Amino acid sequence: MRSDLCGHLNSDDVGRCVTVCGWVDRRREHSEHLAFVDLRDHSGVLQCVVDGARDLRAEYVVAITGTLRLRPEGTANPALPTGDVELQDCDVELLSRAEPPPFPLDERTEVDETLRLRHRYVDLRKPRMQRNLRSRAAVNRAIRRAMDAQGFVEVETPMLIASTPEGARDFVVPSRKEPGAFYALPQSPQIFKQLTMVGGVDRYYQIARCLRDEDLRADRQFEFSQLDVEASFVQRDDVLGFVTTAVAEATAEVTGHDPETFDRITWLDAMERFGSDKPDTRFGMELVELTPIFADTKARVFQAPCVKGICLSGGAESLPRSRIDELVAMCQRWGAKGLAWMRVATADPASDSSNEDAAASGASGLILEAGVAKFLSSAEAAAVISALDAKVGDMVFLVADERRLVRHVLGLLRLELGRPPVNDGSFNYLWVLDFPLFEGLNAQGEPIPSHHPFTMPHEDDLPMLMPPDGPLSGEDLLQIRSQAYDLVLNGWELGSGSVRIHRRDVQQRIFEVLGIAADEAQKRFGFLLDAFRYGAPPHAGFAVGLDRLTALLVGEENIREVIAFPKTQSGADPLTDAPSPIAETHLQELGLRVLPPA
RNA sequence: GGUCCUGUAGAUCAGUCUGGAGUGAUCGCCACCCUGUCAAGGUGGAGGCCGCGGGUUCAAAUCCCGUCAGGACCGCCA
Repeated sequence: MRSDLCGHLNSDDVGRCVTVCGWVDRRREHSEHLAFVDLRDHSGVLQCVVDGARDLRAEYVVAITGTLRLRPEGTANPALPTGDVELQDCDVELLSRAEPPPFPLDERTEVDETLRLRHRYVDLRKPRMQRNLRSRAAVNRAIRRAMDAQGFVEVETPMLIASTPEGARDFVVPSRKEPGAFYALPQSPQIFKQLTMVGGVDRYYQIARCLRDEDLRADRQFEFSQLDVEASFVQRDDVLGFVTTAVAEATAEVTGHDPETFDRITWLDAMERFGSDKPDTRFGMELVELTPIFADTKARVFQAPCVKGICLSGGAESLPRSRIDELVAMCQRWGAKGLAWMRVATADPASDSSNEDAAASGASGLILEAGVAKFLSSAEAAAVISALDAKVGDMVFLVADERRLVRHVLGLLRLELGRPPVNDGSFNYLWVLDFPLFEGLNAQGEPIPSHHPFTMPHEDDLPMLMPPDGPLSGEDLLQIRSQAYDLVLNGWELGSGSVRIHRRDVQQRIFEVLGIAADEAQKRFGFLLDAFRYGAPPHAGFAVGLDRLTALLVGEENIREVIAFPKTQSGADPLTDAPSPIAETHLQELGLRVLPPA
């Protein structure tokens, strides 16, 4: 039907007779003798010179045949990629009329998202969405290529599976043939991919759809896609290598260049320096340990198990008092008792040191003033300035409390004060290693697994888990590291994985520690444990969230922008009106009865 | 389950704090004019349950209560 795409034509094509198809982007009518029609397809826009008498309106679908020529002297449009050329002597075939679109398709207007989703078929025509969908396809293409090249086999796992009580809520599907029984939709192919390892697939991957019935967010949808990977006879660093290769290729495919960094950090380091297990390392402002400085302090606010601080460069001038009050309130909402702040200034010998704002001074010639400065001794002030490497005009923020809380609050404050916009162009990939095996204790004093119960403990910590002499205390258990790891990009968790347990004694010990009895373990994970009895290779794996990866690569702060037909925050689809009731006969067939709303 | 923000013309928004006639703006739409525009230009026109329901008031887009929808976040997401 067509000979060329609009956006691909240029001065090399001058003189050719071409046919282009697409939507009328804009029409500039000068009289019945002359009109300009910008024709749009997914590749771009081409100006066509047509007879002004033709009734061509926005979003009409047409095929235009004409001769490509250079635009007359002085009429080229440098803002348009095809701005040097235009189509003349046009023969226009009208393929479809169109009502005026429900919202403007230009890139300047930020249209209400519900309206966009209700008419997604129109919204997808916009260059932004065309770019995003094509970038997503590029990510998938590069990943398949990279995994294939590394000897991985793409295996499809079932969508209708047995419900296994895992972390997230399952979506369930009623069984027609067995009324009262239900399938679950997979939260991930976790168990099946481990079964492929027992099955000798050796290296498995899949671009898998996963479903979790948990509340939606900017970076979470009910349905999402992940690169799911598992390999046998490998160790942790092999897996990191496989995934790094795939993600680097995807990055290069979308952005045109390889990512610069794939740094590594331990979980403990990440928590201590950034207050988060998914640090955004595009900027500094690291958390600095100040606990020893206040070991014997007389200042009651700093008499706490842990004191940490961050320094905002230039903050003394840039933060008005109202903003500081706002920050203090934020920290309190996040759980801190308060937020200590002080300005860094030059010691002025002429100033009256009996001033009530009395500055605590240090040998550096710098002092801390305002806020809680008057409670600090000059030695403490000097040590704080030195530890934070603070300069004149900086603002320092300190939080004193339990260690976990200090990290959490200062980590969030750091993001609030310094985080660059999502599309600043840098891609700081970061492997976070050595997650703790357990993230805490529940009310019964039993440990809560950080990952899933098949995660292999760190080799060095195995003796701690399985001591020959008696049981461990809860606190000791929390010290045990696991061979679980996350991939983080610019502060977003892209994915996680682990080396799996293939040793029966270790697995039994984990269930024991978690308080899962043998019969319960058999009920919940029986088919996996059974499979392991028949020869389980050592194996390890990973999963990368592709919606998040794509969003970051194209600079979107919301994964809905890289999903063709996403749901709203309440889980509805404004286009199809899902979820919706089903017919009574359908319910009967499934043996279901719907209760009236409470 | 919770906190916060938003809802006014087809679209994007003023107006709401401090109540006084749907007072509007820009874009789009419709008609006409216009032979080099490109966010074309000109003249004229149509278009409104101010999300919905209730309350206060002489009077409500505006204040109060409820509710629905959307968004950000907390909980949750092994």
